Amino acid sequence: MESLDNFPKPSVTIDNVIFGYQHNQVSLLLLNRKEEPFANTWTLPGGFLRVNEFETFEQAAKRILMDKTGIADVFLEQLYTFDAPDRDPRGRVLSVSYYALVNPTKYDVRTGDAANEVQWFDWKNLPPLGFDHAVIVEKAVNRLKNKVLWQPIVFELLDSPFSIPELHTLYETILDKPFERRNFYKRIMELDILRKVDIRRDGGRKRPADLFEFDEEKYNSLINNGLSFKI
Amino acid sequence: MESLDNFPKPSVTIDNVIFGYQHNQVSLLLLNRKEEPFANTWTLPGGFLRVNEFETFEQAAKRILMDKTGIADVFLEQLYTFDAPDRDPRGRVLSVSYYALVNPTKYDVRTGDAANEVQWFDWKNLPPLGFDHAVIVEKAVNRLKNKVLWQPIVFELLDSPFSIPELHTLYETILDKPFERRNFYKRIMELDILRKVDIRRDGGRKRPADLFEFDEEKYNSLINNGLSFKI
DNA sequence: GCAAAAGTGTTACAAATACACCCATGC
DNA sequence: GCATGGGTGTATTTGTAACACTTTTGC
Repeated sequence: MESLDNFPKPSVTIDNVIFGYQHNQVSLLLLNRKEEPFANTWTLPGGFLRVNEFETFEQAAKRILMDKTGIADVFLEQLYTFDAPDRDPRGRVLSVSYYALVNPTKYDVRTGDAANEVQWFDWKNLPPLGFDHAVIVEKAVNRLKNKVLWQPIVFELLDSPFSIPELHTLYETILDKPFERRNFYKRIMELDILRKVDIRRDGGRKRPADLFEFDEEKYNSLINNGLSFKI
Repeated sequence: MESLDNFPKPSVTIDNVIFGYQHNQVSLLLLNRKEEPFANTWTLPGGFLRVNEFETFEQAAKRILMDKTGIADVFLEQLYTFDAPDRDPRGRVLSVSYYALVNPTKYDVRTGDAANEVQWFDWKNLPPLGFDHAVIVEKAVNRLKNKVLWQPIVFELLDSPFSIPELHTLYETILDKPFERRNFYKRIMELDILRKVDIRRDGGRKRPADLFEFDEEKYNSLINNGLSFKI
């Protein structure tokens, strides 16, 4: 059996595109690097895969998220693996990228040791990014826009319970296009994956909206019966 | 600037899922390994990324395809990166997988030095596969089924020109479900991405079908004008 | 009672589906 | 001329889009 050491190996990092939602805008969590390369530049929170510990990508993504930002227990999915030979000035470094959906109000972002600062940015107003991270972000945004149409993942971004108008605005914000109010209502309600809660949030000056929670069990059983989600 | 050598590195292979279409069935190109691990077992055609040559994934995928099968110039797209720590008995080996669509009649498959044999298999009747390649194939099949609905890639599998009934059968085969004949016709024709050729293929016992070619330029210009493909 | 946002009913139109019919060919 | 698969017309059903109306709240 041929040894693996006959072949040169690349370095492998995991980079996380972390989506949040606040002030009616989608936001991205970025990290200002303390060390070279790209010191004092904003980048995606990332780090090297711990090969000697037999760490999986997902474990690494979660570890990095926790270490560098203090965020745990989120929706996480592999995005793409980036291979441009010159993407890292230190040498050949592959980036296995993941994207995550986080409710920013549930976490106090903390800045880990390796960073100057960790901060949410409005996705329409990102600073220049180090490495090829702008490319990674672009791919993640496209994936997100596509994914929300087919899977009920937006609830990860919202406080629960939430109202239909809030959900409506969220979809319009992510997809950057208007949805007819009445028809959005009907689509969501026909899916029958929300559980109404009998509390209200008042204090607003207008009629308080009904509040709902995502009913994951119901969703799963509908999926098993052949429902297709589709917004 | 910290050295990359402070971090252990994994080995990285590229594995290709190669789809063909013949005898009204989708087929997969597999390679019977000569060497350990998994000697004399069928696997996806794959190989190590040439890190010292600054090879990209796509270059590697094409090189491996050519070396091990003689196939060149095909539709190729990154599928996923597999990371199970025990997926290779030699140690930590990541697999960046690609999938390709090939017209088998355009290529004589040749068996490269490192293989006992290279052969097409009906995708409904695959042999046991080495490594985690069965998992990779499953993911590729799902991707293919989804992709053909949104992008005009099935033409890569067919001899050109082709008839609408042939295209019809191909879609039914890939998606494993019937499409109403008339409605399939209308959908394809309304897309307006085929160029009719005025040759015929007779010799069959029945009325010969009209023949078409995929008009890529027309497709691109329609896409630029906001068409969405969708079968 | 008025303004504003939440929630609901219904119509008009477009698209998917189902089915029927005609056409071209070989024997 | 008849069997067979290719090609086309169209009615029906379904789903989407659009718009109008009612309800609930704070002031």
